Amino acid sequence: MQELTLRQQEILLWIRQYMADHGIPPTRLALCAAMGFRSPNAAESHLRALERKGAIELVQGVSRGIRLVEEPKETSGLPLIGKVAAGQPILALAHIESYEPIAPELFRPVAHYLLRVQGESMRNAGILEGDLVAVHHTLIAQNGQIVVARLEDEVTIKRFYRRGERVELHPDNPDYPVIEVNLKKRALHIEGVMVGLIRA
Amino acid sequence: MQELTLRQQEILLWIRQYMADHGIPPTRLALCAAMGFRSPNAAESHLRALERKGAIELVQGVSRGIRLVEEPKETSGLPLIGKVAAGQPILALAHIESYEPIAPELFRPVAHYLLRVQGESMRNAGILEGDLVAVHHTLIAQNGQIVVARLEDEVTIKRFYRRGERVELHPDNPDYPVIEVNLKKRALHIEGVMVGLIRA
DNA sequence: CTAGTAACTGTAATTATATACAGTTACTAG
DNA sequence: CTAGTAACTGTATATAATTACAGTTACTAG
Repeated sequence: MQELTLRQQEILLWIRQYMADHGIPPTRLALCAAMGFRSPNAAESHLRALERKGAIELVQGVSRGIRLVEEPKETSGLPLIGKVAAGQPILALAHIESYEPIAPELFRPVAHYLLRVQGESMRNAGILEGDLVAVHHTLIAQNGQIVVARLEDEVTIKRFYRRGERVELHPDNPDYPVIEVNLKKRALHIEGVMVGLIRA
Repeated sequence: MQELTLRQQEILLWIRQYMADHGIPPTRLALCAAMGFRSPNAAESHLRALERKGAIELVQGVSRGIRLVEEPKETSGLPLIGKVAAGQPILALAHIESYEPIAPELFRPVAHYLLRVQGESMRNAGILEGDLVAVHHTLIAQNGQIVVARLEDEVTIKRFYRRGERVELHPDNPDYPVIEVNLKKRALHIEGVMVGLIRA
């Protein structure tokens, strides 16, 4: 879609609103009334311009024959991240196993993706192997929060504690060791914080 | 919405399809062409009938002024059950705290409702206080399954074991006691089996 | 300076659409 | 038997809506 002028944006926005309100596209005359045009041709040429730029489609000879051209819409739902390959960003398309029909707003703050839990290291926090952890993508974490961290290409879910340049990643399971990281010596990236959990 | 005749259902279905295909409601003439009517009045009176029965709304004087009346849709979420009052069925309207935007099909078998967990009796199964347990409504449970059971007006989530007329409800937490029930002496109802869990 | 484009006014004509009125046929409940 | 209703045909007409044509004004890039 080509770039729209301000006026054209305004008109496209109004068309969207009209369709949401009425359930049908507007007529040229309705557009005139709304925008203050005194000539139906003003509406017509705006629509033609919007069509030329790919924002809408016009069906000729048909009343209200205006079709919104869908933007490449984000698939509604949350992407489920499977195995994360070394050296690649966690949200890379290649890692997306599927989209789960769960509203991101179900969680506070909103979830950006789901990550499948491997291992029992967070068992005592009620996080079991195979669970899907909802993650809010952020680079900063508070002490005590459960985070998704990447330590030298390995992605792990642990409780986060930081004192200066020393970070401790605590499992919630006495059978697993605490991971100590000196930020100067090893690369540690916070990929997000846990905001929820789904067991299906 | 009143009950529709077969023909009316057929027409309503066609209107839905037309709107999905074209993005706009049909005209009377389009309906005629599709259904084989030779008179536009046939279309008109069908539309009037559909309006009378509450299936659609007609906006008079407006071309394509047909609006679908949305069914009170249940497909778009799961009811969250809060506190369950004594003596009332668990799925009573009065117990529904809210609808959560989660697809029932996310779980296998499908979830019918969510129940908020109280207490820590299932801690070792990764079920914590405040979690939402997704429940499939059924009256039969297998040994070892986690069930929602009603024992003399109290609703509880436990692991189910049955031997003849003796039922044991096991917590997954050594700090809680096993509940033993003799079906002849006390009323026990299975309200459903756990099929998933959500922590928001 | 000039051509091109956005953003309009104003008029008119054609076609698309809704909708009224007058019937017909078949079925169904009282 | 009869009134009511579903499901149509057939005709007619007013109005809703698209769309062509002829202009005007202001801005912008070469």
